[in-house]
Amino acid sequence: MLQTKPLCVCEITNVLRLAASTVSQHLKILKEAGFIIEEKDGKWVNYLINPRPGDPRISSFLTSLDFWIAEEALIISDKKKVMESDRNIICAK
Amino acid sequence: MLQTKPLCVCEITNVLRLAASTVSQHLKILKEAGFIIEEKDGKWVNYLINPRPGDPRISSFLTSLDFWIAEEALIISDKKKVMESDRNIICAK
DNA sequence: TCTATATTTCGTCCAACAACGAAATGAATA
DNA sequence: TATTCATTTCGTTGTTGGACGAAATATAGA
Repeated sequence: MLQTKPLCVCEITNVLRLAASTVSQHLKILKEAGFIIEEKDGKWVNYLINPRPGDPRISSFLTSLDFWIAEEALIISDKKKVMESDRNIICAK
Repeated sequence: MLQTKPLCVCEITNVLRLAASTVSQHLKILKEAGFIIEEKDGKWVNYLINPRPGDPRISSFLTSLDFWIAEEALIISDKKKVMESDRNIICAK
């Protein structure tokens, strides 16, 4: 999903239908592993693919990952939801 | 380990120190997923990397896997054990 | 300051998985 | 044929991990 565009926690919960606490946990793990980084944006925290991973294996993994799952129906569906999602409609009320 | 050379169940148990039933289970899963194949050899069953995977993602994965873990101390150690292991000494008594 | 919204932290619960031993199966050989 | 060794199957157990809700924290704006 983050390969489509940077996302905040609430946008991800909206696509995956998981609790915010669950999504936050997963993002924390991905961040500590070096796959993603976060950027504070006021009330929100944007998460995005780490543009400059310290470990070249991370870049390699992300490229391969895309190749492995890009054709999965569920992945296509989730990516589509990401592209259509608008934080201002989904998150704030 | 199978990227080093084909192995039978008892050689793998000897390196990993796991029960034969455990190793057999794992190999079954890898076989059903298309990563490895088996070749009967009398009393033994040799397992080896699938030389002609139906799904190109499998070849891709195996190549990447090697890149990701080749430098891990545990992997190096296990590969060394594999290279030194001799079925006739380890398995039969 | 008070409120609303986003996020994180924490503790708990449940499901999935890894590993095991015992018993069954298969194959070579005494 | 009986025995031995390799392997597989099956049922059980303990551990890990995922998901959750509640409570705490952070930020923007009324």
